[in-house]
Amino acid sequence: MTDNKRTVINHLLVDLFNHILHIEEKALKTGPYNNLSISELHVVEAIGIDQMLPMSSIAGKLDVTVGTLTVSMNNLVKKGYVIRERSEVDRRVVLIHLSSLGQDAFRHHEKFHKEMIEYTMEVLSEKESDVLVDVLSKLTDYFNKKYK
Amino acid sequence: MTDNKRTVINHLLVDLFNHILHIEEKALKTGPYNNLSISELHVVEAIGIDQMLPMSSIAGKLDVTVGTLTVSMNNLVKKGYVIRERSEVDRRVVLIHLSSLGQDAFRHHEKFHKEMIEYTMEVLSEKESDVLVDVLSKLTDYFNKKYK
DNA sequence: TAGAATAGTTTGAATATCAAAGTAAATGGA
DNA sequence: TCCATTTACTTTGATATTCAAACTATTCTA
Repeated sequence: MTDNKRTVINHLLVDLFNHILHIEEKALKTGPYNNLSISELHVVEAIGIDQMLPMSSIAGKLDVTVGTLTVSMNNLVKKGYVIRERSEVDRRVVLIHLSSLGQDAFRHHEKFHKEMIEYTMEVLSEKESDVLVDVLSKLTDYFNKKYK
Repeated sequence: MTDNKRTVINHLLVDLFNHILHIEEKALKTGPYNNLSISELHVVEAIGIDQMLPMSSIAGKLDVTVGTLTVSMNNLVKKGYVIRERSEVDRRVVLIHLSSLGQDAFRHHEKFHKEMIEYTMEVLSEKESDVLVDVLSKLTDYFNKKYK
């Protein structure tokens, strides 16, 4: 592999991702639902529409401790994005789902993602975007296997 | 564009990047220089080898306020990674460069990046990695223009 | 040369995070 | 059956990161 290849790919890891994070953060702060922090938004994303998930499963997805998630969830409940109820089957378990406000926020952010992808695809040919999809699928598989 | 394409590319934005961040964090915690936090490491990366940079320029690269950087820099100086000196030309300016320990940490992390790229390339054919480089170059350009 | 602009630092507040201790419920072996 | 252990979650205390605003020191400019 040439040095130039390495350099460009390194840019993916550092530059490109910083950009995307930055854009996401700005979009969040200026949009509606701007009383959500980035990490709270990630919690909303992890819960998803039409799901009833226990705390531990959400914490697993996000790679944070359940304690951390509890703190965040306290705020999300307070802000009205999330509904917390105890499972009737196993009373230790707390089941989480999005309120309708939470679902609105979820969809709004999903739309932002889609639009960013749309913009991104504009600079690529059909063929290039095909290859990109292929490459990303492989990489995702690879990382899933390697670090899970 | 098909829905599948969107879905996969969305994975780049969420899954893949989380993986990479996670791996980077683990590598940092288990390696030498493990008294550096992730954000301190980013500061070290932004300073680079063989550079004398003013605070404001580093803060610009990292997209944080100069105040934030000052706090972080206080710790980096305390830990011996960074040398801080006032410019003789303009006494308001503080010039930052890496100590030899800081340069060691920089090179160590650079090596980690290279290795991860190497591993990543293993799952791609020569042709695919060519296209990937091409695509990423375009995307980086695009974001640089769009959000700077 | 006085007032404005620039470069950094300090401080106070908000958020995110973890580890450890605590609570409540379920489970499993004697 | 019952108590010791495990499981699921919450609370608490400590540390990190970050920003905005107030502050200091220096340079520029009208």
